[in-house]
Amino acid sequence: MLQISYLRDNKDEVIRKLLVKNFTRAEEIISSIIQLDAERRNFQKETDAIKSDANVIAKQVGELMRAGKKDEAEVVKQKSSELKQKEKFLQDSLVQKEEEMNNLLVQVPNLPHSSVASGKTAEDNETVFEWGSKPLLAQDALPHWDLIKKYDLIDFELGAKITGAGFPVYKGKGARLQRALINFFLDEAVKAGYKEIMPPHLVNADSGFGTGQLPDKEGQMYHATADDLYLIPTAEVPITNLYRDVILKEEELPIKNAGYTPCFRREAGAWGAHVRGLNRLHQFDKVEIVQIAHPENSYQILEEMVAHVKGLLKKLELPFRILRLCGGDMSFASALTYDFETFCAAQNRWLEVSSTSNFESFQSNRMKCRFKAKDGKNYLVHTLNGSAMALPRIVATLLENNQHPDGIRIPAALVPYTGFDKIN
RNA sequence: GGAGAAGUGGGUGAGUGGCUGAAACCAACGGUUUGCUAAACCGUCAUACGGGCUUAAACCUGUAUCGGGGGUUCGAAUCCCCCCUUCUCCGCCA
Repeated sequence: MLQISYLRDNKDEVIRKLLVKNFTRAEEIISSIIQLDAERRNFQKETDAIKSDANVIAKQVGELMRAGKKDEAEVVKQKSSELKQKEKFLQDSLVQKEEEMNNLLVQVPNLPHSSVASGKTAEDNETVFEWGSKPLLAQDALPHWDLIKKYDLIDFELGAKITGAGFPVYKGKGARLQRALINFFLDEAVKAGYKEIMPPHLVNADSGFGTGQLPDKEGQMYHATADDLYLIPTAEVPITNLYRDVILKEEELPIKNAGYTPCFRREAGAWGAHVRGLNRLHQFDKVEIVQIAHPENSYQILEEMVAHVKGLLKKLELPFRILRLCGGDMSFASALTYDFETFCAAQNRWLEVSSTSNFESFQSNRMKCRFKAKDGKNYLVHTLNGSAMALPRIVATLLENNQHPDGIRIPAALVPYTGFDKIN
């Protein structure tokens, strides 16, 4: 959520930047917000004045009662009753304006960083880095969904039976590979200075709001309605919300946390031609890195996080590229996002395996996470996160790219974790 | 799930209708003192949203907030109702 004070003072700039993000209603919605804000402040001014009068009267009554002047007190009480009517009307109006304003404000996406290009779709994303070479596979090379069957690693039909489509059952070396990747990613994160966190997998609505999933993406989350809890779509939600309603000390920054969780996504309406096998799931595993940063160096930290993810892919020996997302392809809450895509050789396509973003103060303003600076004032922190990494497409790439007549080769960095160097 | 107790500022903790946005102590910060450290002493020390003044800051000022929400009252941390959380005991249980 953008800060109303900033929006008030920088209307034109805000609208211009929102258009970079393809937010076409910018002009209209920002004008409405500013209008409502002015009305709201007016109501507050009047409400505060009335309340102030009422407080003075209440004090007078107290003094008169103590002095034993009951009759005089009664007279003053009358005056107070009159004020009450007005106060109620003004207070209600104030609350109403606030609600109207906030309802609009939460619909406004974050402003893009100055380096973000305008653009509408994934076509307009800019490749900023590429590493590794695409493997040359044999003519009869198989896509991962066939390899999975061939080596009995993952069973989609079984998952569909016990739960539904998009909930795979991992078996044998397939299951072991999952556990190996999770441990590998967590160990690498800890080596890079992140603290390991194991959060709950369900969160309340306040948390969903804090990181921006609610109300914007309500339909994308599984909702346990009996208890009004949401299954997390990413560990970002619980791990970032650890710092909701917190005022940190400046010297505590940056805070580096990492955690593994399963991720649950309804993916309503997202199913299409390209979503076979592991390409898109309702439940998948992911290790997420999260940082709470000082606004002054959050972009430096974003680079550090990008470097971390790069390192992981190199150790896994997977060819990849990094995209800087254009305005139209960026998420609601992000100011700058780098997507990582591995080249999945048998499918002959790039698959997104990580998304690493700086949210600046968009989430922290929703969450009320600030730090106390040396000047004694509180400022909003910047929040960042990145997948490091999402497992299914890593597995897909690994299986497809490393297939040989005698089996699938496991990258050396992973062998200590799997306990085997080949799937056959 | 049942019964009981409790939730106050960074921490401990006082406060059962007005003089309490909140005592006291501790921590923290600034200062005095000091060869250094320690101690002592003085001061500062919640958050949000407004208003005034201002280029801005400083400063002055209003309102709200004592787990959350609602109510009673001229006036609520204090009384009433609902909810949440924690602790203890019982039940159940991986």
